[in-house]
Amino acid sequence: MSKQFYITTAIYYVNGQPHLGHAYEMVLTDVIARARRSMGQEVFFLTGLDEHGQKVEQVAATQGKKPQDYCDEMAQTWKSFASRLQLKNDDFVRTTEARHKRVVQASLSKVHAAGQIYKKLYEGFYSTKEETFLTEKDRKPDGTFDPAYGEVIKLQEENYFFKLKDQQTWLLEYIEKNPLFIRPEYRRNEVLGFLRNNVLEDLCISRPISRLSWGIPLPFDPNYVTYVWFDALVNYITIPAALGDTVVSSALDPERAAPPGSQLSLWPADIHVIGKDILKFHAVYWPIMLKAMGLPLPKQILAHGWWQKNGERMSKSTGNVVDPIGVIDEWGIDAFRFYVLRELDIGPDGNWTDNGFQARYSAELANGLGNLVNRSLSMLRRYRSGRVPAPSDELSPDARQAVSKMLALLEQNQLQDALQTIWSLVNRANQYVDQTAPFKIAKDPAQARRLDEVLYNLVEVCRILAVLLRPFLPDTAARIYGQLGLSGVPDRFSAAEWGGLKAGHQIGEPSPLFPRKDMAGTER
RNA sequence: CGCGGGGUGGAGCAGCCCGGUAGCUCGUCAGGCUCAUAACCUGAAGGUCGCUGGUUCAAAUCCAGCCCCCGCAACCA
Repeated sequence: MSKQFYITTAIYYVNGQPHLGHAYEMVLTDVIARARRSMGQEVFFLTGLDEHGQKVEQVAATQGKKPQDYCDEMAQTWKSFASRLQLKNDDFVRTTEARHKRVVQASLSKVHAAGQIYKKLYEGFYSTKEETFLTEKDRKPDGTFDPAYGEVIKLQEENYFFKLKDQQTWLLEYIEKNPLFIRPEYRRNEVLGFLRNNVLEDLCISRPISRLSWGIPLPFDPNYVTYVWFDALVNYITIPAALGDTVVSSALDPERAAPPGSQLSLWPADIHVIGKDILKFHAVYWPIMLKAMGLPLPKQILAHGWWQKNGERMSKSTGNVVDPIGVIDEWGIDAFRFYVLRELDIGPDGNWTDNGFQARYSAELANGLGNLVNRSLSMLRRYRSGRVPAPSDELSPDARQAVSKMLALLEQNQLQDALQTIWSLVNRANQYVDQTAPFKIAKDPAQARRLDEVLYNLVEVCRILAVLLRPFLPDTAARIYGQLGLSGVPDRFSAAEWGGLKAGHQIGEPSPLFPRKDMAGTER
């Protein structure tokens, strides 16, 4: 089997509820994955959860639950969240699963055997109340610590460290030579600047079991659990390893034969989609870890921005939040997907406004796309009883141009521009209605042939739009296909070829794709 | 000198890397149309592209300095 297009989201920490940021990242990744499928590629899309650590342990305790029970409940919440977003992920990884623990321990063993992990005594200020070490930054100017930390003592603790020193040079060179490794460009520059101006400190990767028990034991010292790095990041190779990916399996488990019959080829990942906040971990630590494991690096780290609400940071304490599920309940999943993709390009921070959401819904979805499909199908029904006339190719050049431009943009994950390109075809078709005025021609029997041509062009554009929209708005694409009386779903871009509708084909019943909402009284 | 992002017609954004008619959505105004979800189409008004200086035949776009917002600063997408 040839290498699949392997794309991941970050894994989400289960100590809280999913919110807009998670939804955004999941949708982005889903669209890229679906787009690749539409291009005909084999795709593997992974998302999942990060379930270990002190915070999870604490939250579970405050709810009087065992950590695993708490995680199991949260996993249900997150999985149903993903399905509300219409994610078409191929697996869902959880760091408390046996398959993950096995890979984490195999990774640690391999790196340890390679001499990249050592034990060191660490001394620092420790908050007994928060059960965490404090740094100089937590110190107030007068040298004391905030009372919130409770009693602060000097504590010595032995821990395991992963060597980062001496790894800087090759990584810097690698990033310089591979401009697509970190995207967008300014994020790449940020990492380059960081690597040039700082000396990497070795990474503490363990916690004594006495202080943190909710974690994966180090394979070479049962008194410790691994801490964050070798737990969370490793998820990206867990699933390949578990499913028998040959690259990962042979690096971590040379003596274990690949599962019989499995020829799975996922690693290296094609894209890790992440938020800008965890760029350093993915662009610096993860590559160094992979190299130590003897694995190739992912092809691309794609970092997106954050959402604000009405120009301000979202925060639970001020109530300044967007509840994705609430929006989906009210407006539908495709409206939600459309807004976040259309409003914000991958990279910069965005600003969610309810007004903006409603404006895009009514202008672009209802009045633009929805109305075009509705008027086109209505006219075909009214004037030709819903029978597709003989093919005509007046709009074929416009369609072809939009398709090729969109494909080129999708190759570069330019989702926002791709949507704009699709809408240029929507606008062109609406203009075409005005220019050709089929509703006038229809009154003149002598122009029957001309009417046939116009109607064909319109419904065929609708069909092509469904094909193009499928990765972005899966439901809408399917509904357009349904209204056109076509079976199946338009999940291959090859179907965007002009002339798919055949003469004599009977279309279905048109109905508004995006019903207009009464804007009055919708202050939210 | 901690790091990064931004300051473009009334609002929100694109363009800046690879200098050369300032583009898009919404809003406003004026026309057109009536197939359609009172939707659609056309046109117009409206901009010292944060400030100052420099490079250039030419700068929103390159360079220098300054002002103002906003994030991040070891694990929050």
